[in-house]
Amino acid sequence: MADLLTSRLGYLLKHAQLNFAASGARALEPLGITGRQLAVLVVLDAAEPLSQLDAARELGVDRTTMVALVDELEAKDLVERRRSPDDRRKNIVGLTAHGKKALAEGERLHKETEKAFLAELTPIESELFLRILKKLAADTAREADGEPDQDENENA
Amino acid sequence: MADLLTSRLGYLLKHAQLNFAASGARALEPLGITGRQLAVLVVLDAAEPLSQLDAARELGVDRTTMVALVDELEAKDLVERRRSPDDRRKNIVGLTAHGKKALAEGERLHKETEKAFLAELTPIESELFLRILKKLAADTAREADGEPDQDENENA
DNA sequence: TATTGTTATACTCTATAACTATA
DNA sequence: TATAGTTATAGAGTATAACAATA
Repeated sequence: MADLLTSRLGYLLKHAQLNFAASGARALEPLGITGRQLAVLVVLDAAEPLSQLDAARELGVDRTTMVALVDELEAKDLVERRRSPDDRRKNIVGLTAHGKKALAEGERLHKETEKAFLAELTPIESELFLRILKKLAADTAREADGEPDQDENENA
Repeated sequence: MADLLTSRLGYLLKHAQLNFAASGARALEPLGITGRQLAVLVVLDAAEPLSQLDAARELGVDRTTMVALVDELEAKDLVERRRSPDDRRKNIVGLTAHGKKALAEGERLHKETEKAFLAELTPIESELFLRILKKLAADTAREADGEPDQDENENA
């Protein structure tokens, strides 16, 4: 690949993201989980017990997608479903002991990955970069048009 | 969506990218092309004529994917295929007059979008951000393991 | 009637395998 | 034999529609 496109912001964002995702995947490989699955564990490790729909909203995914995510984690014995006694339509999803261990180790690996990824930067650059990125990620970025509320394409 | 994940680098990169892509798509809407298609036009507007495979390499996509990309652009009369006289296996893909116009206008809209996206930043922040992003996007980010040459997942 | 989880289905994106025509 | 373009096909990933259980 040459670099006709490498000065384009979209290209840079996409490839920075791909690079980081690849690093994360590599780091989590020995744990046997994906970055996606780690993110789900993070969300499910909340103070209050979450239903599948609660977790789906937190992750920004469809509830049908959430079914598959929980299926995966349950197959690995990282989480378990139980019917909510308060509302028997709901599945409360909680981490198993194994899941809590995987979460802790995954978070450790994840932090290492972030650190390694930003290692080339000075602490000041690093801080500034994250601050800017937060702005750009939060920004709904709808400039000129007045669309009322189009649903965002959200992923963890 | 709440923000349990919003301090994670992966999340920030992904959502900054999604936001920018959405802005770009909105900006190009009146032109009737996608950001992807604009990137293909940029590549095909090279000094030397490119075959489909040349362009695919430049874009970092598979040659089968390239077929579809050229099909789309040809359907919109933005590019045209012609057999290479030197090697009749090759399709040289060139921009039509209409394609050149679309490219110019698309690039104008694209630059506006980049500018708007970075508008909240000071010029110094902007410059620093792009410089850092370039580093992170270029970085193959293979830290601890010595894999010889795994093919990257490339997209424009 | 509305909501939660589920399944079936479809759609997008992209890659692999196989075919053709050329070299 | 190898390469360029093409087609058919399959695999992720995710969404929509419909259904059962529950509210």
